[in-house]
Amino acid sequence: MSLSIGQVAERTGLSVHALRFYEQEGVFVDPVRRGPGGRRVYSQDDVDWLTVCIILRTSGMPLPALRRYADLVREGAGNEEERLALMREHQERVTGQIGRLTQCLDLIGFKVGVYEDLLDEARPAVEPGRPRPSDGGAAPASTPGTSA
Amino acid sequence: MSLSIGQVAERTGLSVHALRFYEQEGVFVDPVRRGPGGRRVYSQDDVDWLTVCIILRTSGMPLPALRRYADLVREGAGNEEERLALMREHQERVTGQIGRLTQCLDLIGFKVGVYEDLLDEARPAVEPGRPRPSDGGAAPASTPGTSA
DNA sequence: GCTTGACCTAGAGCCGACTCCAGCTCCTAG
DNA sequence: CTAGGAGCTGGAGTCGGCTCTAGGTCAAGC
Repeated sequence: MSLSIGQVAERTGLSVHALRFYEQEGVFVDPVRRGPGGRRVYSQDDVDWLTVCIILRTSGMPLPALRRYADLVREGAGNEEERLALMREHQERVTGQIGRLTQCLDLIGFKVGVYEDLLDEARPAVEPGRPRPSDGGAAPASTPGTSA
Repeated sequence: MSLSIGQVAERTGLSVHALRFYEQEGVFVDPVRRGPGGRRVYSQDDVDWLTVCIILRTSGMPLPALRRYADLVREGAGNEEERLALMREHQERVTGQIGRLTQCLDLIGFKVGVYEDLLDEARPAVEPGRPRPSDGGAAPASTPGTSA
């Protein structure tokens, strides 16, 4: 089954520009075939490969690394150690990134909490018996920058 | 306590360039004070604020949003809803991002697994009685792009 | 008095990853 | 036969977020 660049763009979500750009950057494992009039013809394999590429890109793999990976695959069997190394390296970067984001999420959640408390403390007339959210939540010493 | 730009750079990890750039971009809540000779003088509050900024930036908040947030804080009390909205929006972006990365990590982990299997299947001389890791692991129909 | 080093400003440059443009070729339908 | 649409190429432009340069001020130390 073969697809035009437009069709591939449609089903991968990449733009036709990006597809040509990727090709030029050596991201494809085998050269994209050409049909009559020099038009690009993509196979299902190409699309599958692109799917992988998209996932790697989405997770922050830079284009040069993607190209490197494509190079290795193009070379064929025998370089699996290097492919593995590349993947592992990326894996670590991604887990690291997730870790970092999760930490950030802590502060963000804290801030959200502070503003929520602030707002539903200010709005409903305070019921006398109801235990107020314990004070100091806005700026505990351990949490920086809570003054805002 | 007051710090020079160099000292702030040192303890935040930002470059002096970045600090001046952030200032120019309106990221600071109050204008950075100036000492003799027009030199910037930072307070602990400035550093605390920067710490928050760094966390927000690290988690992918774009500078314009950061500036917006600073604007709100500068305005003072009364716009907490908007601050909350801003934070919540960011919170969602970050959780979304974590989700996406975690998904990607699936494929990456899968790939790593494939290469590991491939390698320790090829290297140690196969012991006759040992059950080989069941075949087909390299390209199950459900997992795209496993041909590489 | 000269160098060194930290700082200042305004503005240019860079990097990654596209995105868009000009000017062309085809093919198909009206 | 001509207008539209999809595709082609090479190269320029964009955007975000810094990073660096040039040219200058100032204070301290030799």
